[in-house]
This record gives sequence, C-alpha cells and structure tokens, in this order.
Amino acid sequence: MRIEDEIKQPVFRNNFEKAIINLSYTAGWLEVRQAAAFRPYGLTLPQFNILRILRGQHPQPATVALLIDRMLDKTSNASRIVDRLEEKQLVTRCVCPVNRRAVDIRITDAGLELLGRIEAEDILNPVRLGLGAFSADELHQLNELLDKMRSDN
Amino acid sequence: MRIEDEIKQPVFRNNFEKAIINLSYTAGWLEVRQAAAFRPYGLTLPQFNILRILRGQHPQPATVALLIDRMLDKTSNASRIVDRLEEKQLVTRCVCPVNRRAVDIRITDAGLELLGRIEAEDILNPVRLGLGAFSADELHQLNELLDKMRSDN
DNA sequence: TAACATTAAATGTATCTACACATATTTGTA
DNA sequence: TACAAATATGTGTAGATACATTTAATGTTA
Repeated sequence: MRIEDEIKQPVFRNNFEKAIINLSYTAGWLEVRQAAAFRPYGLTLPQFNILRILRGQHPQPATVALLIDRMLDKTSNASRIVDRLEEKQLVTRCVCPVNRRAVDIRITDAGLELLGRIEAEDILNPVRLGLGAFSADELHQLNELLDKMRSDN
Repeated sequence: MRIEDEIKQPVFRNNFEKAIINLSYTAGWLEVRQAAAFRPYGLTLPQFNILRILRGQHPQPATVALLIDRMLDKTSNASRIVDRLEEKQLVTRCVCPVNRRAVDIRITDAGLELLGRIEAEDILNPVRLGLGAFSADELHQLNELLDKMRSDN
C-alpha cells in the first residue's frame, strides 16, 4: 500500500518530506513485526542484538564499551539492557580483574541455547516477517539510497 | 558513508538483511536529528505531530480516537502525549458535552503560536537537517521501494 | 428496565531512548 | 607522592512504545 493511503494523508509538501515520512513509517512497521517475532522467546530486539554480540566474543568477555561500539544505536543504555539479560540469567557480569573500572560480560550456556533456538526458527527471515519480494537490483538500489540519505552534504 | 562502515560490520548474510538493518539505522539517524531540531522548543516529535493534527481540526476539537487515527504510530499512547501538552498549556482537554465518554482536545493560542514559530524556522527542511541531495527520480524510487517493503506478499 | 456488550479514555507495568550527572578506578603529570 | 584528568560504568529523570487492564458512559437486547 502506498504511504499516502497508509497514513490517510493524500498530499505531501514535496517528495522529500514524503520520503522522510515513508522512511520513519516503514522502519516502525518493520520494528513491530520484529518485536512480535521475539515475544515468544521473552526477548526484545535490543536484548537479542546484545546477545549476538556476546556470542561473537564468546568465550572471551565483552565490556559495556565494546557493546556500545558494536550496537546500532550508540546512545542506547547498554548497561540497563545487560541488567535485564542478567536477571534472566542469559549473561553474567563480573568486575574485570585487570581493570577494575571495567566489567566483563559473558553469555551463559542458557543464552547460547536460546540464541540457537531462535535462529533455528529463522524468525527474522524477510519472507516470514511478511516483507515484499525484491530483486537483487532493487536491494542494491535501496541500500544506495539509504546510504545517500545520511551523506550529509 | 556506507552502512558497512557505519556499524563496522563488513559482511551481511545477504542484501535483504543488509537493507533491513540499513533501514532501521537510517531511520534512527534521522530521528536523532529531528529530535535535536525540536529540543530548543521543548517539544518532542510525537508532541509536534499531535499539535499539527489539532491545528488541522482547529477551531473544532479532536478526540483521542481521532488523534490515534491520524498518527503515524497507531499503538503509541496519545493520552499521555496529550498529558504533556496539557501541562505545557499548549492544549486544553474537557469532557465532550454530547458524549461524556469522549474528551474534546483543542490547541490553545500558545500552541498555535509555538507551531507557527517552529515552522517559520523551517527546522525540518531536509538540507537543514543535513540530509543528502536527491534528484526527483531518486526520491520517487525511494518511495516506491519503501512502499514495496511493506507490501506483504 | 435490568443485564450485558461495546466504546472512549485513562492507568499500570515493563522496556527502551536520550541525556545529564555521579562514582570508582586508572593514568598522567607536576 | 599528590592530584587532576581521563576512563568505565552506573544512576536519575523525562518521554515514548507496547500491551493489558480498568473505569465510566453509552447501546442493545431479552
């Protein structure tokens, strides 16, 4: 459905404003679907992303600073997302022995098992999420256009 | 900058996953800039959108149900966003006389004045927000691709 | 008309983003 | 060595999203 019909606004000031609104709306639309896919597992999208970063480091620990560096959203509060994961015993946290300012965070066996279970279901598969079908060329175009949006010129 | 470099992830499983991540990242990037533009006026983006809907109705009142219908994000809690606007005396709320379940919400003169001031500054102008320059053709393509993403087929 | 369903909004709870500030530790330097 | 600066993380507060539940008013129907 075209964005005009989705949000019942027949006219935009210009196509740039329309693209900006379309971008925000589509990203929100996608997020709702992703969150719904995670709900059965008791995880949110940020929690899932942190778990994946931790598995990438495993069996080495990660610090909060490393998580922030790897996260999409730099300003989000990794510390409190780790709190939630720790409550669910999916990660452990202990003061780093060589630098007591830092905190070593590790994914637990339960965390690894949960990640494996989620990925086995392939819940983030675009088709399963109900997304449109794109050609290789269209995906390339979309990526280029989005990169250009942030080009700051 | 390409999304690979932005988030320091050189490889994606496929271009579809890359586009999904690019979409979320770019929307978040944009939101940060929009929020910063509103900050000097003490408004958030959802608050601004509600005010614009109310101005569209003015001098007729709107109900919470009408606000939700017009909002981009259907599940957001319009009731509490109106709370914030009411505290700032930018809107008024009173029980609808013909249907006492409903609440009539109106933008105040101060609200109209604030909206006018914000729009006079043109703070959401794409160039002012630091967005890339697009041709008419590229904007059309981007809108088509985003619409297609939500096409659910 | 009494009983029940529906509607409109508000409230409760959990999580997240955003930003400022606090605390503890380490490092650099006079 | 003492002390300031930098670093790593945690905490506080405000606003928002998401979803379930509650309250009050209105419709509907037996």
